Amino acid sequence: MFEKITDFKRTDMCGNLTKEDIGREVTIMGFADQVRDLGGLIFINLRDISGIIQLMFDTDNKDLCEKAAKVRSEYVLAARGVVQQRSSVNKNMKTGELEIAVSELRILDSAETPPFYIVENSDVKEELRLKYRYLDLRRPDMQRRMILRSKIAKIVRNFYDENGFLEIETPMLQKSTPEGARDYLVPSRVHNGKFYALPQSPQLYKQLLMISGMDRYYQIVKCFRDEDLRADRQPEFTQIDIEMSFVDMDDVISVNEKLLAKIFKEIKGIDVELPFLRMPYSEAMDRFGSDKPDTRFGLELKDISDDVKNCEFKVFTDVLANGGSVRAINAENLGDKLTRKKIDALGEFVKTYKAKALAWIKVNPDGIQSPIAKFLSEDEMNAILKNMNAKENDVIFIIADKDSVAYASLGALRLEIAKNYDLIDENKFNFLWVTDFPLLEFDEEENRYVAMHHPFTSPKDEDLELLDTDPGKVHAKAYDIILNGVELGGGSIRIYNSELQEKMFSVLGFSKEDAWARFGFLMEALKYGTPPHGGMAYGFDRMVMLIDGCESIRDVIAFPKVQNASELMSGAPDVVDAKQLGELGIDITKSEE
RNA sequence: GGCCGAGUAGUUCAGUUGGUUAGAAUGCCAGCCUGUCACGCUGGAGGUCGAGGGUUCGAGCCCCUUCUCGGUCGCCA
Repeated sequence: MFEKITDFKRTDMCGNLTKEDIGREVTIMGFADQVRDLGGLIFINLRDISGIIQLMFDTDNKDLCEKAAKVRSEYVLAARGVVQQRSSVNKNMKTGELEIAVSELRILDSAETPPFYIVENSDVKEELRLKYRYLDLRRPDMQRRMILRSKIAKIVRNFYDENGFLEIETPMLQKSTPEGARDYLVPSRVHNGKFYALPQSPQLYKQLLMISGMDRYYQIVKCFRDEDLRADRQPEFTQIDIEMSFVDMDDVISVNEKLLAKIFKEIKGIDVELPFLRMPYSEAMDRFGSDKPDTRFGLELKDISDDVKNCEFKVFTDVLANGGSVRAINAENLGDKLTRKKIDALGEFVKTYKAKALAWIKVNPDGIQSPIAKFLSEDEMNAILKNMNAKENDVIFIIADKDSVAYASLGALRLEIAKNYDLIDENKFNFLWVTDFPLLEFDEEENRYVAMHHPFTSPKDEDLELLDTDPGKVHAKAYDIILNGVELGGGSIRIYNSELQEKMFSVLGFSKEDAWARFGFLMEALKYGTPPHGGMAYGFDRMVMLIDGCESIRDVIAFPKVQNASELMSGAPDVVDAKQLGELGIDITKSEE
């Protein structure tokens, strides 16, 4: 059943009609949201992206009424009629005082009964929502998120445009760069056996654009990383990517915090305080056990190694002898809630992060309770309590391990406790720049240094000499912007000298030949006059997710992928026929062995 | 690749110690109904209990295998 739209022109959107329109003849189109047939008198709620308006059909016109009675949920309708005041008002609806007395109805298309209700805040399994994503996107909350996403993108474009940035597109088919995440590869038909890679980021192209003298660049751009998914990670995601010439770190930071302030003002009406706080990486790790600390609550880490260095607990002293540390957090005033069972559960929790065990000290009204008390002298116990500022009803959690494990497990533990005991003020938006990252970290598996950010990040000027003597101690001109414990984006000042770039590759263990084979085009370009430059990239999906307050990045992406990187609606990825593979020089019989 | 959680009408869920024909709400279909708006009333249809195997006189429930989805560790320059 479908009728033509011919000679019907939409005059208004459903949700935009107001009392001013009373008496006007309008033509509106949309989906049947709800049909209420009272026998003779029929009401249909018509929904489009702007909202809902009630259609009213009177018995006076029998043919019209019969037609309206056939309408079912999600039928696509066009209706013409006069806007009128309702005789009974629905206060819960934006257009609750209005209705359209329909004089002509067209059923543009009928519809099968949808597999789930098209309503706000659906509690339907995500699996089903994703299979029928086009129906899921009909739901008002999903439409609102898509509108929000579009609005933020528009603010971003306007902002960078007003600040002298050019929007320039960079290639989707590019050379694979082995450092970093796994690439999505695209086989070349013309060059059998060779591959393009989809961009993990437009990093090198935007640097080359600075060498080109484009001065300032931005792009809202799809990027691809073939790594496992998370609630906030998709293999295909969107970055706001920028780069600026003739700048140092403060210039990049200052432009970008203005952008964030503008977004929060225009979207949420919130005045965020500028400049944002800054914190060196080492402080973030020491206090929060994370390079993306959520600063909305306390539970900060403290190093208690000194308090226990001479104690009789071999676990502690062995860890210290091996260069590790003993660190702790104080779950203040949670002693009554943290039962033995709950504490044991937290002990299991930290094992996820490789911690071997979780020690604890509970300050009960009748004294100290702790499985490690017997190994500690009274002085040592008092030192810990004093260091942790412990009061009655506090629980101290202690982890002794190498630093990386102590940080990771206590950092995760403080988040877990905060979440479980409602310590987080959801109305807060805490922006934080984390700076002074190490340039390199040592990769045990590869037995070499790898770039913490990427190999094009500039060392700090004062650390340049350490590059030869003690590379692990070099700090980078890198910065991450953190919002409520989520990495919203990050960037760096880049190396703009070809010799330094070459040296960087050699520190990373590349031979000169290797470095030139892989990144020769960059080092060559650096020789032709390169402005000092730097920039950053935001995870756009995460940004929208945080602003909307939803839990998963999938909720702000129209057609997201699921945990195993497939798309439930279309069924991608899928096999392709032998002819396609043949053209690419790929023999399918081999891969089936 | 590891660990944890979930899977029962179209949908959201309940289902006791393993025991008759697996229930509720909602949706759907039909009839009635002129001011509803979560319309109402009456009736009806609707189930491979994710799949396969096992234990048992008997399995939605116990065991094994497997699939799917979610969370997470590893991974994510």
